[in-house]
Amino acid sequence: MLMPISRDLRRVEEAAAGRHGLTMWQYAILAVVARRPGRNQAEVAAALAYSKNRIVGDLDHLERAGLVERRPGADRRSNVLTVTPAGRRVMTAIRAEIRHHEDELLAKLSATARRTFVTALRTLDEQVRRPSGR
Amino acid sequence: MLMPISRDLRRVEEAAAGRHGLTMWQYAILAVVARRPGRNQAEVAAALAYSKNRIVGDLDHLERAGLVERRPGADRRSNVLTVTPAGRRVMTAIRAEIRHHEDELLAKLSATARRTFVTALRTLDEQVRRPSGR
DNA sequence: TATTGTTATACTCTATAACTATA
DNA sequence: TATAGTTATAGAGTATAACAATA
Repeated sequence: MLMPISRDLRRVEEAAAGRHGLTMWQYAILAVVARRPGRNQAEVAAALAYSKNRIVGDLDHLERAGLVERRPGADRRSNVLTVTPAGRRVMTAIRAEIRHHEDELLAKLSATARRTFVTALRTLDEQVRRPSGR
Repeated sequence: MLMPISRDLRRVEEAAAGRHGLTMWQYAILAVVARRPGRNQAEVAAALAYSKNRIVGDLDHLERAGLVERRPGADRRSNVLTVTPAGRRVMTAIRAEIRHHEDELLAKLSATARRTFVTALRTLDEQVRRPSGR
């Protein structure tokens, strides 16, 4: 059951990001950089379980669109990433559209069911992220 | 959060199916045919939100492995699909492995949280499958 | 020597279109 | 003509390997 739900959310994310000229991955990168400015490319890629190769082209796009900035870091091999004000606005707008759809989707659940559901998701997500014991 | 969890389950499914010489999609097809024998290829593909083109090669594989049978239907354009006893055994074995992992994953949740979670999933899955209102 | 970012290459998965045989 | 199954082709997405600059 999880896969159709996940696919639906992915589709909505892709559409919301697309309305602002981004792919789903580019939006995800934008969101991570907004939340944790100052990281380098490899760190952002790792946070998303993404690829350090593919993030290059996405950052090219984000930079050309004036949403993210790359600057050389203290270790001059790495790029320090930050979002521009425009980038933050776009990120917020896309996030709002996604959250609106999530609210619609969760509307059929009671308040308590919804809370339990989200808590359970958090537990499972955490468990999946730590590959210990497996 | 949903996407990492979904990805984890997908990875486990792929591995479990792989140990029996199948892909995840081939296992999914096998499971649908086992549950609803007598359907044709297009119907099975639709039930999985899969492709009527790609199911051809998968059924070739399943048939060569002696797990599924294609027979001409009343309408002789279509193939009636059934599982062989061997197919049912393989399907059951893969399903057991997947369920074992699901149980492990859900182990951290209390019994009531788990029940609420699964119920919520069912509600959301149903909602996602009917494209009404969107 | 190892690491960051980058680029090039190949491979897998998926979607689209065309063909056949039946209806 | 329309549909089920099949096949061929092209495209997107992804992974792997090699490179330059820096440590």
